Amino acid sequence: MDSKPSRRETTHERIVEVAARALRRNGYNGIGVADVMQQAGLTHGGFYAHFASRDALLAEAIERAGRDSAAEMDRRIQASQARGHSALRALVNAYLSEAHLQGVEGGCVVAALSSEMPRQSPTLLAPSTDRVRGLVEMVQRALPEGGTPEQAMVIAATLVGTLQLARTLGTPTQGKAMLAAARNALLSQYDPT
Amino acid sequence: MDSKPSRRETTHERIVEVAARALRRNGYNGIGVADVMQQAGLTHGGFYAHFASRDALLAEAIERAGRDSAAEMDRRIQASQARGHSALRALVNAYLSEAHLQGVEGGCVVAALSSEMPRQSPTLLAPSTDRVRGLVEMVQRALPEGGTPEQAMVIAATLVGTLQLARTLGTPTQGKAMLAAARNALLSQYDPT
DNA sequence: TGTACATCAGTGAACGCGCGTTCACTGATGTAC
DNA sequence: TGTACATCAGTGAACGCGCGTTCACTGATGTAC
Repeated sequence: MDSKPSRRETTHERIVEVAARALRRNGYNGIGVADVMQQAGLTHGGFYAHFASRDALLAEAIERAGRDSAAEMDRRIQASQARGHSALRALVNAYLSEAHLQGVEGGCVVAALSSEMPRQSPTLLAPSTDRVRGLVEMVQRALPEGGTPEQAMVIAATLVGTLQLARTLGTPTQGKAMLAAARNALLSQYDPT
Repeated sequence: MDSKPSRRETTHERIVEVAARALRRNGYNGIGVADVMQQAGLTHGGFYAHFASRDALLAEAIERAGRDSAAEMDRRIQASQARGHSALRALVNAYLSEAHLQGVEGGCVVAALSSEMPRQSPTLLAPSTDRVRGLVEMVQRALPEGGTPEQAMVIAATLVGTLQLARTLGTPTQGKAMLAAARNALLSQYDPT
């Protein structure tokens, strides 16, 4: 389909990818132009040949993070379904896994950022709300026949809230207990096998 | 009990109170020494007579925000219980109210900050995790006889996640729909009247 | 295929602003007698 | 009760650092012939 990307395009994508990870690791405010460029193997001066501003990079990074983690989640869901689980069970187990608890920078961008989202300028709020909607839709698709949008919203909120609180409590035992509690609650209610 | 507070103590409390609101409105990074002092009716130079550092203020502000919003929540819960609701129903309705959706700066500090919490330095992480535990305990107290800590954790996570996503989607209709969906889900499951 | 030149991605120094922190000073509060 | 002095809360100017942004320049890529 696409012909081979130009050098410029390759570099651009590399910067965005680095930023998408830094964004989830450090938040909207914890991501600096010079840092990102350095991690992409460049000097900061070249930044404005690729992006109009720091915010423009952030907007792209939000979308990129959403696409990447959605793809990763789909992969895990399909692997889990291949082992005989329902789509919902697969999603819940993947989202509330220990790997996701620890892998913030490659994980769900909504879980990484949602308490900061309402505070962002329109430029960053728009792609952020898109990611929230994307998450709800992903849950909706995983629901069995007859699942309502309301159920999808509540499940999405529970997934996000659980991961955040578990991350805050820290990995050792308490965090894991929180994940397990939510897996049990969600699955026994929405997927009683 | 306490004798009347000194001028110094009064001022100190005023600064912390302003900071507790700014913290929830703007996040850990959105709160500046000069801003807070100005809102407290002072100049920024006097700050270090009250606090060893910006972080020291933030630590106090986190605790203060937790105490204040817990007190406010208790007030609403008792009012709701007086109208015949169970403790849990009262809590869920108060937490997932439109007033709380819009009143970030006077609301739950966990909902305002939780995605940023895991990133904080130990100085700020400690009081933050305390607030998470406090929220879970508040839910636990509202649960009917036989309610488990696991249930309290999941409900707390759902409350926090719902409020955040609803705030991100914005007040008009979508946010409210999200609140309503979560109220229904939680109450029909944990308080079927 | 090879050479000359134009285009363009990336470099690195510099600017300007915001912000946390410091400090010498002032004006008010309060205590000693 | 009144005066003299010490203590202390708050002021405002200044410092230094980090960081987003700009810009003149360099070295590499690629095109014309």
